[in-house]
Amino acid sequence: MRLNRLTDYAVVMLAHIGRPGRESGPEAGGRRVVTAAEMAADSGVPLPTVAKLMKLLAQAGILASQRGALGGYRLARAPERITMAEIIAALEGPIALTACVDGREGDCEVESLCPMRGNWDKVNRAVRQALDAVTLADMSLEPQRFPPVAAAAAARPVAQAS
Amino acid sequence: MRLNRLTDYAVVMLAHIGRPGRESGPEAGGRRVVTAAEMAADSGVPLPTVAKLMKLLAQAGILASQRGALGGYRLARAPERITMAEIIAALEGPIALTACVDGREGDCEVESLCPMRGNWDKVNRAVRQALDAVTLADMSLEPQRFPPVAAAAAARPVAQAS
DNA sequence: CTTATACGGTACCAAATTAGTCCCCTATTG
DNA sequence: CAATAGGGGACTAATTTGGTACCGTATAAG
Ligand code: SF4
Ligand code: SF4
Repeated sequence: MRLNRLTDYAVVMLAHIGRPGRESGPEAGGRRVVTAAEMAADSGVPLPTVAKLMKLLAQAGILASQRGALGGYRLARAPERITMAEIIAALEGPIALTACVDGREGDCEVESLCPMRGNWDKVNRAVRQALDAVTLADMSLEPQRFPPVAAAAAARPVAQAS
Repeated sequence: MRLNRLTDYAVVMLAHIGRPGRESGPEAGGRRVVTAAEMAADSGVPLPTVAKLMKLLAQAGILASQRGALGGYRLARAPERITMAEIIAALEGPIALTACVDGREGDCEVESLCPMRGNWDKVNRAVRQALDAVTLADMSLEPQRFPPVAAAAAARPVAQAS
């Protein structure tokens, strides 16, 4: 139930690209263009790995690439229109918790005598919906200042806790 | 985004245990007791592997074990009160899509300069809720004969759904 | 009390997957 | 033409996963 580290990195980077650039240059109208090298420098992830990720994201239609000098990547769409499900699917293949969902049969060697073939679809669908409901824009927001456990602690009388 | 094969098997077996036994013996009142060897035979999964799974599930309090002759496993609770989230957590550890959720910090080496630490929690929570909403009882039902889209059609008054 | 049954725990190994690297090609700018 | 920057694919090392083996302990039957 843990997703690949690369997928995690990809989301971090996409959020980074999607975030409005510090410098308000001529790119104001369109979306920001960032090179793989920049991403590597900003994120600490090694360049070859970043490059690999970007390629995959571009193939999936999440990033638009521009080759040649002055080239780079930019979001293919507004961050509000890119979902987590999409990103994950781009990097890890279709969201399928088990081998027998998605209609694809024959992947599981015991599926003929398995009395539950169809039931996983419920879970799968629930998860996919959850992942569809979160967009890249949601991930670009400033992280909430209060960690989960501190919810109660933050309500202490001394703290002015919203 | 794929869960372990073992987790899949575990759910299949749990559903199998939870299903009302063909033979209505003295166990009618309590829950059915099944040995690891039986499970292995029924499922095709090799015995040592089954045993390992059962152990884990017993430790997690999902199965109750009875040692000695005539021993075996049975569900610790009614299938309606066992959630997918619980089963998955028992076998794969707490549900945490990335290294920086659940409050556990320091697992990710770049989390200090990652501008999104808290945001994954949203996704994580969404997934966990989705998994909490499905119980073992839901997984024990006969797989629906109709593919997902037929959900509305299945509610027709005319069909007595057999 | 002895024996057969069946779970409990741990250590271990092999296969599969993942993360990361390398190298060369193609496109674009100037 | 030279410099930049992505595209593609093969390759390797590290980690995780799936599966096995062995020995100990509890319990019921006889
Ligand atoms: S057929 Fe059964 S064992 Fe195979 S993937 Fe589906 S649920 Fe799992
Ligand atoms: S801190 Fe950032 S990079 Fe690290 S696990 Fe969390 S989201 Fe991913």
